[in-house]
Amino acid sequence: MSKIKPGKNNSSKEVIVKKAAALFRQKGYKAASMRELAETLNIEAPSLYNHIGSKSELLQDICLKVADTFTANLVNIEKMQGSIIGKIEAIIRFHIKMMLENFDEVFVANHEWKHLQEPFFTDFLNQRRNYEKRLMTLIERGIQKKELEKNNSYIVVLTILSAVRGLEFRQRHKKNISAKILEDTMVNQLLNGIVK
Amino acid sequence: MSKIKPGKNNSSKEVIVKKAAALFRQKGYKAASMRELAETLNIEAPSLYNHIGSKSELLQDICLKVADTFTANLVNIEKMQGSIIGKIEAIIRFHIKMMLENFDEVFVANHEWKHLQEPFFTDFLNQRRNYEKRLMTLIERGIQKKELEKNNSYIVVLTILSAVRGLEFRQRHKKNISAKILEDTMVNQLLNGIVK
DNA sequence: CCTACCGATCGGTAGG
DNA sequence: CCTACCGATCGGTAGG
Repeated sequence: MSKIKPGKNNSSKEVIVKKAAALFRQKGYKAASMRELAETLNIEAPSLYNHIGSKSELLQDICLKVADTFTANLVNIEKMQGSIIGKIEAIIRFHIKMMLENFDEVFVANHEWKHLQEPFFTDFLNQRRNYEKRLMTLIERGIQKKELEKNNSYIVVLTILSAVRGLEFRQRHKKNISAKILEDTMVNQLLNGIVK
Repeated sequence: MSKIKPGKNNSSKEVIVKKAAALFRQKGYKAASMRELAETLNIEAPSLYNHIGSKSELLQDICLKVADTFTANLVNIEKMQGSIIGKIEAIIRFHIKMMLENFDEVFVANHEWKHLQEPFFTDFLNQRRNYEKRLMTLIERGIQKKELEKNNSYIVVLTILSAVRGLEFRQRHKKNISAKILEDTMVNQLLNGIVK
């Protein structure tokens, strides 16, 4: 009898990965136990292994899927027509949207990837470096085209990514802040600053 | 025979805390073992307990000291004369300096504080919320005084803190980026943006 | 500061 | 999907 209910668009494993993302985000990968994960699914821990290979496989699934999503988005944006500023804006907006809509997964990919085992650790790190390098190239082209002020592109990318990756929204709903306002304000600050 | 060498300005415990910060940053609090920590000090694990009370006490020392340092700086800046913009700039610069000069401790305080035990967990969280609230007040005063554009102060604070707290400098030395350039560029982006 | 050791918990397997 | 269980590792103590 299947207690984990796969739907039409998700397998049993996907149900487990989703719960794992939530648990890993709350407790951290190392502090989250497979017994706890099983409990959220109302099964015993050993039953998990009928659907998955190992704990670290769950982390791999989460991190690699997030990384691929961001990379795929970047590829699309690079192909787009339009100004460099428009592209950078689109990238920042995508990061914020992902954070809002897939918080557990993105948070885990951002904060727990150091627990990946090889070769996934190296793959993930390389993909991340490649992503940052391509953002730097975009910034540099914006400077050449006089759309952007002349700044060290590495630091500009560092600042943008640091800001969007570290996002947490503890108080967002209490403060009644819509996704649109959050996006608009952050994009505007990172592109145009806050000084009058 | 004391194998942990306390100096004039640091006790045995402070030597251990320093090594613990480095280890917790690299592996994460939960994944770092007391046996590993002992190894970095060339002693056996049980010997640690002649100098410290517990593993979680090490995390407390690190997190509370960092939090107090930031709070003390904020108190000083609030007392300062000068524009709101000047104060916000000083706060951002302090964050970056702390990240550069005390990377292990600040990183651990930013990323591992969820593993604090009560009542330290709640104390830390409250101190953090208080810090954010006071930054918001500063932003709001800047808007009133027409120094800053009208923006949601919560989001502005979120963006600034997210950017400075998430900083990592993996490639900084390879890219020959001085602390001054890093500080100046980040402050400038967060205050004035990057668009020409 | 060390040796010897403990109870708890972990990820995971065997077998049904 | 479960019960029963294993070896490894953990934080920490006793006693010297």
